[in-house]
Amino acid sequence: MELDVEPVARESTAGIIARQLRAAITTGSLAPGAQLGEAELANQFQVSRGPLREAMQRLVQEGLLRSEPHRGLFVVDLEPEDVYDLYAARTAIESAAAIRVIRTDPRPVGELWTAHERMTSAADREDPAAVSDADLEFHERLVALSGSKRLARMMRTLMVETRMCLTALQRTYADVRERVTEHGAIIEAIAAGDERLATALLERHMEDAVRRLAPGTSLFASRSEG
Amino acid sequence: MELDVEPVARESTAGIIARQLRAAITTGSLAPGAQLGEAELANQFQVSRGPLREAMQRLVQEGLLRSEPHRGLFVVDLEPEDVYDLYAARTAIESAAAIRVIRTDPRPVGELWTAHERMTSAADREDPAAVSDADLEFHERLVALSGSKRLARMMRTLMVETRMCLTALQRTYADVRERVTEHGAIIEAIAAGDERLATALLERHMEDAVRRLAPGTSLFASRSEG
DNA sequence: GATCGTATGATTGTCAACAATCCGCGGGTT
DNA sequence: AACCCGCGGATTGTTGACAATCATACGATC
Repeated sequence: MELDVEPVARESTAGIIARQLRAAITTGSLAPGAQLGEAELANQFQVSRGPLREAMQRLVQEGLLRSEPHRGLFVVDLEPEDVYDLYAARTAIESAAAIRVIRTDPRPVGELWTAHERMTSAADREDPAAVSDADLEFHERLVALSGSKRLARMMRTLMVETRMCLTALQRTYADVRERVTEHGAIIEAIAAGDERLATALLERHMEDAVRRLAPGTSLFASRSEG
Repeated sequence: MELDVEPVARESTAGIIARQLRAAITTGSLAPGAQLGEAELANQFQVSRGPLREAMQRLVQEGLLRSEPHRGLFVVDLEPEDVYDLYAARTAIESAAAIRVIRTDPRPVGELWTAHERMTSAADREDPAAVSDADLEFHERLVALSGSKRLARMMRTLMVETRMCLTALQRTYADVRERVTEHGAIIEAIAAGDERLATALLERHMEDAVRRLAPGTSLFASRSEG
């Protein structure tokens, strides 16, 4: 009787709603700065305000929602400094993930080639949305490969914010080929077990992203600007 | 009329309760694995179950509480693999913070000497609790210095988990002098603007901590064990 | 005697009503 | 015209009650 099944009913209502709210923010149907009316949302989800409020508290903790007591909950709007901060945080998480993959078992890094191929084909048929999807999938899979619960949880939040950036700034940013190439180089560096190279490539990849999103600025320079 | 005051009433009830719950977990009065009875806790906080449940959802999102639907909420108990994971995550966050401090403005790193001194004096009068306090304060201040909202938020959660480790394993771990020395070296490396050295020292500092907590094992080796 | 089924108590999940706060509008005053 | 005051509608915060689920103990059956 040793069949290793996973327990049923493992997700609470608040968890489900939280996931959907995250998705709504990702797609932009909940725009940055928008207020989340409890009555309206509760109606849409077909639940009462109780479970909805519990779910929203999760996103507050994630930093995806901002709470103004007695006034309401709002989708955070990302200031320019947040763009730097976001990508700096991603650099930290993803570099750590890459190192961990290298030190434990670099072999399954090959899985990343599937996301890489998907991104290539999306680029060929010039489908910006699909390109972004594959792009982010690459990064999220990388962190998932590390097997770290904590890195994965942090990454999930950062992914949502990344998409907020992309849709807010309306930049599915060009230079697709360059990004694909960079991804490939990262995979190879990890497969080769070269920590220094992998982290350097990741850092540069992020630098490029920030430059594309907020031209003329750079990572790790948030103090000099407002 | 340009006095820059910060808005009043900026914290919701859920936020306050969440903070107290976090504190209760750090002190160990909410032990790992313990169930959080809603009725009992609500009584202690003198609120109804609604706001309490909202607060608890925040900790679930942080990974400090584990939710078993229709059964209850429990304080997570840290498995051996979590110790590795925790310190790997801390390495990621703190290294990134150090780098960011170096690249923006290394000067205020001097503030860390106060925590360093506090740790030294606590060591002299052989007060293990005060040593741990000063130790963690050092690390948290380092991340705060980075000025990164995201790194700071992640760090707060990791600090709670770190304390859970310490109290659970009953190791305020010895070698106090060694740790103090390491802290000093980290400060100097940052002040000197040496990224490589600072991150290397931080990583080694974490390695040592893991070794002290779970002897015979090492960071980044979670896959080889169960 | 072991196992299954059932009843009971306790706990969690959900809801709708009530209280408190905030926002906008109109009236009045200077 | 600008400002202050206060009212009404709307939204958020909180509560206690109800429904659903789970854990435990007891008794029946094989």
